[in-house]
Amino acid sequence: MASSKAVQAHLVAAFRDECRRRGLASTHQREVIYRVAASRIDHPTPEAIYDLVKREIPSVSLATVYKNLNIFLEAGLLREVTMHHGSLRLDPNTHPHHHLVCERCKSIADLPGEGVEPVRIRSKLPKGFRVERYSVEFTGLCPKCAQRQ
Amino acid sequence: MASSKAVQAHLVAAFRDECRRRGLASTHQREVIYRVAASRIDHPTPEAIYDLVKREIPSVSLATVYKNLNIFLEAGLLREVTMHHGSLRLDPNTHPHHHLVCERCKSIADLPGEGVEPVRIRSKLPKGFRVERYSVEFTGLCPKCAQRQ
DNA sequence: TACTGTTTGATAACAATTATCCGCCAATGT
DNA sequence: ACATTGGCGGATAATTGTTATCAAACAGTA
Ligand SMILES: [Mn+2]
Ligand SMILES: [Mn+2]
Ligand SMILES: [Zn+2]
Ligand SMILES: [Zn+2]
Repeated sequence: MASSKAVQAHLVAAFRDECRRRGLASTHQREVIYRVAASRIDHPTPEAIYDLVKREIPSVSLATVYKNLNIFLEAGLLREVTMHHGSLRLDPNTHPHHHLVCERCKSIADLPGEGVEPVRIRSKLPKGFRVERYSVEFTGLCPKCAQRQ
Repeated sequence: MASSKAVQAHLVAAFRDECRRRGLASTHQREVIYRVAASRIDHPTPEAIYDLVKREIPSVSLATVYKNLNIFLEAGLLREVTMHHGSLRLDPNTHPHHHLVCERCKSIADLPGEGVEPVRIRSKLPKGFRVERYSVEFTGLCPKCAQRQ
């Protein structure tokens, strides 16, 4: 099995290539920010990444972390867990149901709970996680955005 | 079929009962904020609700809207579309996969895409919506939080 | 009507994120 | 190796979304 360091070395090499391909300078800060973010499976916040990067580069600026994370998001090297993190979105539908989310205009439409066959889990869940409910988020283009595109 | 006004009258009546049950004063502001939020199927932001309420109560304060929306959320009269709207959460896993979200500590764990049988849609989608991908969000308690109950 | 705890509106404070600006450095060409 | 230059990093101001504070007004109760 590959060691963590070997995996990270591979990731960093791929990262360097990606930088050249996109005309991005490969700076020390950029590399550390990427390595830290890519090594985490816990879906950290920018602040959490900032704290980790500071251990290696105490002088790093929070703005630099944000700027690079956004670059990585645009490049597709990282993803955001959900598209709705900007502002609270309220839902008067208190029954279990699902959502259709437009990635262009961020509109959200309901799909009733019965609109989807019960979701079946194949693999084992992380030991001890107690599921209380679930919902499916379908991402794509809403009618309006699909039309004018 | 019930008219929109009849539906709203029913909602407002239920709302008044709910207020009495919970020892909440039923003020004009509170009633309008609830009626506006409950009548929307488009998952509006607090700002959007504020703009709509202002049409009926031009002097209403944004803080009042926020305070009441939070009261409605606690009461279970409204829900938030997602738990992750506070801050950006980054994900280095760029493959399709699902998430286990702890409603207590907000931790997020991955479930690989193959860990769930393909989701099947029963009902018709809103006409013209083009689905590009989907992911399932399982909500509950993570091992740590489930343990300390 | 008088009493009392709640609610409202105005605004300050706070948190998360982005914009601005300038000195510096990585990439490129010589 | 050196000079040039456009991008980059750090500091910090500005913006956005949300919550806290507080005095005046109000709803519930008797
Ligand atoms: Mn909904
Ligand atoms: Mn993930
Ligand atoms: Zn759209
Ligand atoms: Zn937890």
